[in-house]
Amino acid sequence: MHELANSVRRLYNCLRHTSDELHAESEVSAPKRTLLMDLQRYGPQTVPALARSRFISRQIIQTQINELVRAGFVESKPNPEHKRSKLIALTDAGIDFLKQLSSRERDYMDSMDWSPDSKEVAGCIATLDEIYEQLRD
Amino acid sequence: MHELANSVRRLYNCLRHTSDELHAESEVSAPKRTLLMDLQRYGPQTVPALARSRFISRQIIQTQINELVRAGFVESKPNPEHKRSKLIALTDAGIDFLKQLSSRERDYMDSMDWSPDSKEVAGCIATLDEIYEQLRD
DNA sequence: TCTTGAATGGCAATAAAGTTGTCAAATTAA
DNA sequence: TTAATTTGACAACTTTATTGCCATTCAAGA
Repeated sequence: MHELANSVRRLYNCLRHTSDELHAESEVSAPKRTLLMDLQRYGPQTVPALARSRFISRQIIQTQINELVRAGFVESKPNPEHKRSKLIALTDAGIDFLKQLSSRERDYMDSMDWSPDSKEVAGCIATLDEIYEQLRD
Repeated sequence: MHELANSVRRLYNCLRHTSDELHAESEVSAPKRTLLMDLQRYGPQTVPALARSRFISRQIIQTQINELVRAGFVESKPNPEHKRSKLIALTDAGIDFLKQLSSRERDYMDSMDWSPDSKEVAGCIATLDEIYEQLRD
């Protein structure tokens, strides 16, 4: 289990570095990119929900979302479940931006003459997610 | 591949949070704990080597190591390969500290009535490490 | 229904992590 | 030998993140 934590941390650092290099010109930091990606993957959410999923304080997420709003990548939408706590959603500019990220990453993967075994990766994801579910509480 | 990066990041955040909770009283931050763990796992290293393995600047690692030296957990040792760049090594106090961390983590895992399938975990580690090796360059 | 407790956005102060730049000494490579 | 790189030390700066506070909104129980 220590071994796994070590490998996860090491790969996490490497992935962050690789994507920072790849998207250096984009002017959007890694934490903000992950916010945009989560909004794409999981749909509109409130700021506190985004913070809870990262196990960090809602205040810093609020700051980052405010900056993404100013940049035009996300916007507040009325939340039927809560009067004050708005849903944060991607704008068209945000969706376009994410397409650029994906495109750059696809090109990079293509440029490496290496493609991971998809069954192996799928199994790995399943294991990581299982451990995540167990640890979450 | 995006899926895997997402799962890695999510589990990484969760692991950091869990270990922060578990070692809250220890007064040693997560990045510094990882430095101590790497010194245990991979042996004495120079500051720039530790920085390179994290893909971050050597200056912040120097700061963190200096603080760990002041705390008595690591010390500089002569480096036969380099006159200025000393090897950083764990002290006895550092080794003891790591034993406390391990003990706490073992207790925590035991307290959860769940143990991951060791073959599954081993396969997962192999996949993560393989991807790391590919991405490193 | 009323009241209490929790969740939320906004603001501020603070700390930690991390980057960038500079300089002199040490090392490596040409 | 010379030129380029690496390293430690120091400084200024930015970003990430925490904590505390307040007023408002929401949820749950008496």
